[in-house]
Amino acid sequence: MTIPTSIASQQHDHSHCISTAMEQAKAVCAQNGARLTPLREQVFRLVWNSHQPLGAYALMDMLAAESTRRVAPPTVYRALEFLLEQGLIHRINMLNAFVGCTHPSSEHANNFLICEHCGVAIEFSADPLQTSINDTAAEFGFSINAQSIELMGCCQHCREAEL
Amino acid sequence: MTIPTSIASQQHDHSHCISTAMEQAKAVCAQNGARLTPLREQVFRLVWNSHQPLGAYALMDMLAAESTRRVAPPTVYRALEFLLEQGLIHRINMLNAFVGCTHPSSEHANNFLICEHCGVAIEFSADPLQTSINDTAAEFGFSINAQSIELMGCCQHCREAEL
DNA sequence: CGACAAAGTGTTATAGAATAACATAACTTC
DNA sequence: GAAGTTATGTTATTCTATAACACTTTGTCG
Repeated sequence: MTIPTSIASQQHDHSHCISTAMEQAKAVCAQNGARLTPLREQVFRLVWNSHQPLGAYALMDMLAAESTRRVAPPTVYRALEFLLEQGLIHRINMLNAFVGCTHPSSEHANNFLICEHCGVAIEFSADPLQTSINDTAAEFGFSINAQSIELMGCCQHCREAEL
Repeated sequence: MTIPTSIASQQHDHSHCISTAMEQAKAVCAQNGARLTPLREQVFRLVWNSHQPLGAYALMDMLAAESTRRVAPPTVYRALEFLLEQGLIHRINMLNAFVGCTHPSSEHANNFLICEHCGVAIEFSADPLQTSINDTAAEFGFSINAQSIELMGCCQHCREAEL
């Protein structure tokens, strides 16, 4: 049911990603008693249009292109805020951009590999990594509320393509 | 010679932090053949005024307050860019803010504990953590160019103060 | 049903963060 | 000291994000 993140940078049937994400989103909202309104669903679809994080203003333009009415920043930011709260999307701090969450139902840390060439953000989770994080925090007597791990570099796909 | 990061959130002789950081900065620049001009030194001092990350515009206001002439954004951004290049400061992506690096001479990853209450950013490094990061990247065939680990939460000092 | 509250969206304006482009000054290096 | 490089000043603009208020839709409860 969860979307395998490792395929993000490879050729794949992305429409399948979208439909799976959509299903999951509806399930999550139903469970949380949250309303996935048409506008929110539209923003969610746009975010999921690719595995490349999208800026709020890019999303705004896409929204404006789809509907005839003009769209102001708060419209998209409120939708994004809702989706973030529901854990349906993530914010990439290094890019000021947003990307769909590939496993919204499970507990998830905010861990990303971001390719500088193709722009794809690959979400990952790794138990030993999380253990190290928790150990380090404990060492400092620090309690974690939010965590952001972002690794910028070059994905396998792009490196092989450049040979 | 290196400033112990764990004390950042505690009472300490901060003037000592500043003078140590200043020494290190001069050494690093000398070694790199980079010019730590008066402006850059001034910005460096301001960043080091505390262990709380500072936004570029806050720094700009502080610069303006110190000198009579008005200061425009590029002035501070260029100084910050230089200091980042020399590895003398770090950028906290979650906050759009900058903080002094506590061990500029050694190889350093961009790892921070950030207290939401007192605003202090504690830089840390941990071998097992870095190993996990590298292992994970290797698993995905991903080569890392830049890394950002930011943990938001509550530091020991603040938690104890709230009891 | 109808009134009320709550949640969502529209709209305007503004704040905050960062950079582009060009001009001027200062510092090398020969 | 003339030429080239590096640093800074200056103006304008772009990109990112939120505040404040109006209006509409949805949900609830008597």
